[in-house]
Amino acid sequence: MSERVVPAAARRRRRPTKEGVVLSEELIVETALRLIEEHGAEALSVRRLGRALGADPSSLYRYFRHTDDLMLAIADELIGRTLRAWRPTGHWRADLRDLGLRMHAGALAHPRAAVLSAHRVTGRTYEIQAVETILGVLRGAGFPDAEAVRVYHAFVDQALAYGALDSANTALPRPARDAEADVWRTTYAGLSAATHPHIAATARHLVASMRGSSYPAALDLLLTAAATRLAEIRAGD
Amino acid sequence: MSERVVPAAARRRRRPTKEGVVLSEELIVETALRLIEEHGAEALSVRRLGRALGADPSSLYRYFRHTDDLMLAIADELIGRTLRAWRPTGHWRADLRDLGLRMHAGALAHPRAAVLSAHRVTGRTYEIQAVETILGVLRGAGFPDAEAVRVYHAFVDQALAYGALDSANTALPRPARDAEADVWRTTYAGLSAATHPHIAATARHLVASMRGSSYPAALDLLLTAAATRLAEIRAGD
DNA sequence: ACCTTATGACAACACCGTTGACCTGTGAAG
DNA sequence: CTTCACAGGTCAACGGTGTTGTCATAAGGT
Repeated sequence: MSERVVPAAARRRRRPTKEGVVLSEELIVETALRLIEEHGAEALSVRRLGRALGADPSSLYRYFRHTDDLMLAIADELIGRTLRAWRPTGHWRADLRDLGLRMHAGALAHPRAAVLSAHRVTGRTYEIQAVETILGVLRGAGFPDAEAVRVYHAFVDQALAYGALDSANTALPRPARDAEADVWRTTYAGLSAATHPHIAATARHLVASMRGSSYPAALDLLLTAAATRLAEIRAGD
Repeated sequence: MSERVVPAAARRRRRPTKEGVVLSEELIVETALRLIEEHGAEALSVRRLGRALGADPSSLYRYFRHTDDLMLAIADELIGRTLRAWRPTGHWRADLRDLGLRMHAGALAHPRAAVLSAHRVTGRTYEIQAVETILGVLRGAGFPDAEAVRVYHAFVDQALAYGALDSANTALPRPARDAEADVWRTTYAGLSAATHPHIAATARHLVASMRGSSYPAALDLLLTAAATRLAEIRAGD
């Protein structure tokens, strides 16, 4: 049973399922994404996906060796969508800023999928394309190889990490999300100055600040540091 | 069955299990942490935990309403441990750097707990204590309230985001983790210069860099930016 | 038109979290 | 010292999960 999966390119026989659906890698990934968005991350299971597709669950194992493979395919599709929407201008800093914000926005647009896939290295088409593109932007700007890789690594990790963190809140069930928002307004804002002087003194700022994402600030920080480094390099450091 | 859980303080009757173990909230949390450490993240299940404790799995529901409650208790314990192990010296930058690295390391040591709890605001004892402490460090250093909160937000989000991201890999089942490690060495390092010139040119650096975490670098970036801002403020900005 | 075989279906396995019902020893009250 | 309510343990079951070995059949190259 170990080698049941046939690569997409080699597939020929398009045999419909009992319910008349013709399966394909793309259809499965699309359906999985829809399932996650509509019914939550926990709604994604082989059996449910099979039901949603109109196919026996075990049929999916003809396309993906195990659930993890499917997750990677989903992650890659998300990367691809982000990349296709991005329009580089040739100005490395503006382009990377735009891409970072798009990655973050993309994660927020598919919070449940983002949470599940942000930390995976897919090694698939779109991911490879993204790596190649970003490295190209950096090397084109004049970063030496080692430096380009360092910036790339920081940039990508940052976008993924914040994307997942901020998505996670969005992905919480409504009541839990509201409850969390209240914690700052009630629990923290209600602490006594006698026992918690620093929280009490800054409560107003805390409530306001913790509502938003700190990603844009962190991204600009990273890009500024990279720009500074690039200037040093150009000056012949 | 809805209100089976008796608060720890109100517990009186210490009836041993069939195997002679006397259960308690602390013992359960400790055993869960040990289980994660010794047998990997996937080893934590109610049934396995019950077996490890020498108790029926359903007994645990006398102490925690569901698995998520248990996870939060574990997370709280982790925050407590990190905070207790931290020895502030009075130098804000060194202290925050040390704390950030400890938070990150704590997450990596207990990946599953970190992944599940990074995006939750618990409002529990240790979390409040952590907020108060960090704000104290920043205000003590001379950051005005609004600025202190901004730095606090960035600092905490960053530690949590990277902690979760880096943990997530550790939390993967063994085979998936090994597979990911290989992707950089095989898939990426094997790409042709003709089709992927930038990856091919930097493959050596990529393999080396992507192995480690970019958190320490990001942390230093954040602290440097904060120090710069503080200098401006002190200069009477 | 045949034959191979890709691909779908089925049934089964071992695990999971959770719950309702039951049983028993603890520890406080009289 | 005995009594007895009930906290806290156990048991069995439910419906879910991923995964696989086996079988059936229709697609498509010859």
